[in-house]
Amino acid sequence: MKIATWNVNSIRSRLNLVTEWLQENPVEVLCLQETKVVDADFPRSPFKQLGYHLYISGQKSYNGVAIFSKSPLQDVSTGFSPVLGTPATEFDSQKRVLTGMWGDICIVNLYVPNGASVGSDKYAYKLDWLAHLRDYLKSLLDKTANICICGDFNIALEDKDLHKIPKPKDIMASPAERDALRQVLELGFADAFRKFTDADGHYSWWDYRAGSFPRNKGWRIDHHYLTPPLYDRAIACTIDVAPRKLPKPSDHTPVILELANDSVG
DNA sequence: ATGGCATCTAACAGATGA
Repeated sequence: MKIATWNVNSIRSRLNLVTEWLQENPVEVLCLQETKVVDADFPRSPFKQLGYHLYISGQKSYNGVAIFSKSPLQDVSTGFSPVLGTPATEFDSQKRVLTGMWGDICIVNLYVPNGASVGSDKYAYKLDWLAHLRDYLKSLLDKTANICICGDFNIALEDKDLHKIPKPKDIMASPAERDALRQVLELGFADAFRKFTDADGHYSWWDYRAGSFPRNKGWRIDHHYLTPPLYDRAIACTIDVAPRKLPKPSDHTPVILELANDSVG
């Protein structure tokens, strides 16, 4: 059983790419980020025809998350406020969080803020958002032991997760961003991808500019983080670079987690 | 190297992304 994550940079611009990828890769669950469309205009029918249930939280122009699932999800919610209450509502105007129960697994689909540049207002927002994410997940952990958080984290946690040695002011690799993410992970999450390899050179995002992809000047910023029961069940985590090679690609490419079947089935 | 490119919009230039 496979759970994939893919920042598609506009679901409408990537409609054919995503449907064709799903035909080749009929994953049980696909978490999408940067759908960039209001729910009313989301192109539902191509994915329903492929047998998916659709859960969508979109907004105009920016952000937007969605989950496609072969089987229905339960207890689907959007944003932080269903768990954290009104103090978190200010964060929920940007559609970045979509959570649902897939059997006994809680799937949290995230589009972490980009942060613009170190020291900017958006950078402060990103750090604040990650602190709220920590509180959100801490509460979820009171309810369920099986949590898979996945999505576009806009953070490369270690230097081997990007093509160069980052400077402290490099967005997505700055010390404060990494610390904020580590504080989230310290709740009890582990990187599924790093269960299988310590090697560098594996990336999920390449800048459109300056020939970054053919030069493999990329970053690994799309992740699956798992609680211990799920981490134990992980049998593969792979990055599929094929869609990045096609015409009109997203700047991100899919990452696929494979879990062993639960003993319950 | 603040470029390079791609997406969106009561668009046709400017904001945003990472």
